[in-house]
Amino acid sequence: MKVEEALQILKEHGYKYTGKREEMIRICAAEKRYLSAKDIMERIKEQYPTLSFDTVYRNISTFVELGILEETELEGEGRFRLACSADGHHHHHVICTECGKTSSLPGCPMNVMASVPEDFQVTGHKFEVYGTCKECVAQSN
Amino acid sequence: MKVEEALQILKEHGYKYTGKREEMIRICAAEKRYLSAKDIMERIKEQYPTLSFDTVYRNISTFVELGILEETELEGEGRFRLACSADGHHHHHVICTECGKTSSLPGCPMNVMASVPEDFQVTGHKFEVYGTCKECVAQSN
DNA sequence: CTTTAAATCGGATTTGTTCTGATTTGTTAC
DNA sequence: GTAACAAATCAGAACAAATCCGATTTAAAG
Repeated sequence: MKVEEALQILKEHGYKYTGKREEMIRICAAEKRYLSAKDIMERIKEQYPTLSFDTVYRNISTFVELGILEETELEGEGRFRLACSADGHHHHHVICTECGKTSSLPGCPMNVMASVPEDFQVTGHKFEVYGTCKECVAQSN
Repeated sequence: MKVEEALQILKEHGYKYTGKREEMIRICAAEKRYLSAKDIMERIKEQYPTLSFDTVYRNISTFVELGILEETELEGEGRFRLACSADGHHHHHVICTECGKTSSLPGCPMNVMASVPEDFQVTGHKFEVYGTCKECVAQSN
């Protein structure tokens, strides 16, 4: 997803434009990486030093609801990245547990592995591979 | 896994036997379901009304380390169930997001979907299907 | 420009979890 | 069985992530 697309989605849903929202989206767009709310706060402080964490959290959940951000959870805290499944076709990620960097995996296990018991009404699924990326492996030596 | 097995594992690793530990394991063994720390506390209070949450949390993490419990995360809190992948062969679960009930899925996407980029040093993976079980669907009507 | 609802602020609050220091309990050696 | 020691537990303080709240500011529509 591109920054402009994300802003368009906000507009379409009747949300107001604010520089803070745009900047948050820009920050997420700048890295193929899951960021924590704290990471985003840190980066946005350069431009908006007084931004409150309430604003960051509230906007993040708006973005997640609208499908602008994708969410996961690492070490007990929420992590976010600009949605990319929406772009082409649905896929999953390899995630570096050190730095949050991601790499796409082709395909989805739901297509390959049938046989979900029929008495479950399926609402979603998660497939994530965890590991350490090249850079983080190097750094830990 | 059976309660006796779990106690055996504790013993082998030099952990002491306590009634509280056994009861915690029994509680988890009694249900094919992910329980929160709070769920476990609630159930154990019948027998050990003064048990502190510190003890519950500490024992849970010991159990997870030893592979007695499996861990996941639902709605921002840790959930636990008696390990069953260890029993037969490795597999994954469909999980009811209402009540934590689980159902096994045969196989593992890691076997089916090769192609993890080689510059990632893989340490783990998660495949979970979420939904609402028959009972919880019925209840919400 | 005025109006109004949405967004933001700043700080208090809540929730899940971990830490700390004092006390109790299982286990081992006698 | 008893003594001694390390591990386990207790109670509550502390912590971190996330949410809530009332007051203020701001984007956008008329």
